[in-house]
Amino acid sequence: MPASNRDVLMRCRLFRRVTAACLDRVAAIAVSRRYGAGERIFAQDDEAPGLFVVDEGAVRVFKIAPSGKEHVLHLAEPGHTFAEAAVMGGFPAPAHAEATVDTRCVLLPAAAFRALLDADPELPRQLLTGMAVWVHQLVAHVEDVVLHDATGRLARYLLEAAQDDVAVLPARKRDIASHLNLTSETFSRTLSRLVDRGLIRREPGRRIRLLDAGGLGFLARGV
Amino acid sequence: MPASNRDVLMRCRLFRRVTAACLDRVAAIAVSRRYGAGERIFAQDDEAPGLFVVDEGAVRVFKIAPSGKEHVLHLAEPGHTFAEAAVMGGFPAPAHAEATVDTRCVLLPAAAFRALLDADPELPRQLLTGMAVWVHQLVAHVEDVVLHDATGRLARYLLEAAQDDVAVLPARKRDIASHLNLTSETFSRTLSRLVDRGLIRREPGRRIRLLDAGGLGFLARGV
DNA sequence: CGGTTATTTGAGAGTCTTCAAGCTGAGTGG
DNA sequence: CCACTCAGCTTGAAGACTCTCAAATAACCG
Repeated sequence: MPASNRDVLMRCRLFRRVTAACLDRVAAIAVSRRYGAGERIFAQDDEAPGLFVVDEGAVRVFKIAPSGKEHVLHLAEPGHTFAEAAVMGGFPAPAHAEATVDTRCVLLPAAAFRALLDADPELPRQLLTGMAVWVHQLVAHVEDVVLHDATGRLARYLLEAAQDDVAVLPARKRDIASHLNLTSETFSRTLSRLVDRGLIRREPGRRIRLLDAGGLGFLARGV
Repeated sequence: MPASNRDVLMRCRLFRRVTAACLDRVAAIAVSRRYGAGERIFAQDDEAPGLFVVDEGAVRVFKIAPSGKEHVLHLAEPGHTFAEAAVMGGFPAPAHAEATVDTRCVLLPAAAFRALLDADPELPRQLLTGMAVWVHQLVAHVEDVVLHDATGRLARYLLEAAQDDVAVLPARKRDIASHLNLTSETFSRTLSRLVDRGLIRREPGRRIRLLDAGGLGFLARGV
């Protein structure tokens, strides 16, 4: 059962610190959108339709190189936003977006949202810290891709994705591999190696149980 | 001759769209800072002293992996800002910052700047688009590092750095190499290959002349 | 000019990718 | 209920690109 638009906003980092009154004004322009698994949400260089907040499901935001290679910039899960920068900056979408499973999003249409930013003196101040957090995450992503090897990247990903020592993969393995800048083959092999070492166990339905979070932590730090 | 603090702010992307009155209030809290070549500006995990705008010189913002490997996140040249996200988000500096040459910066001290953000209703709105631009650049950087090979990354860098077909390297080659996620050896070899192909020419004093910008463009796009 | 640091160049090794083939598993229709 | 099919996943072998280590050369600074 999907949550109310306002609840979805309240749960996401970007809007968490926004005051109640302010949040009401944002919720007033929100619309709900549903996408089937594999459905395209917008394409690179399109005008961004607005700011999306994921309620249920998952969205992959990805670029395609001239060589044909894909890179998944962001696997947006419930509570995450995407297309924020394009909407606020007013530039076209820098990447493609596609639902990886059946997905519901809250959409804040670009024009209405920008109007709200201009009309409401409080909102920009609150969002600024939200954007700073997003920059922070991007920097962490750069750092991860650049400073760690395949094993370290995978270990870190599993640790971040896990709840109670179980990580549920929000998309196909090849998409997650791409997000970590790996091929699906390398992803698969690296996963097998972690199983052999007794650090994780595969379970049915895209689930992975973490058997030794401490050991994974060492790998994630590059030891 | 260094520019006035206000002029420096006006020239940088973050503050370009800020209204004159607003800019005056920002300039009022600005202080000037000088650093010698190689001098540390702040360290990772320090509290960020404030928002820096480079006036003259260049600053390398970098992370160090547990393995000892460095990655230069950002080579900030005149007109660029750094530590924005840390200041706005209120978290500690996510990276080290060091002047690569004698450098002058304009510093907006963190506490005063945050106070200004709260007091001035206009400022956050203007900065929000500035932050969106910064996110955009980070995404481009991720894309570049991940989707292109050494030759492509170098070609793109040279094209972006060039003015009138001459690129002046703002730092040691090893720092630029690190920014492109290359070792200095690979950087050197790749540069030599471009010289052999007749695309560029080395000139004295960290200068590189672009002989065939079109050809470099093809390489940058991964052809 | 001498000492130091940065860059270039060479040889070899590693990690990851590519290409190719078999496997698995969920959904479909007989 | 069971093939069948198709996409995704796994596994193997070969190769490419970049890195590491080592040494020579070049640039810089006092």
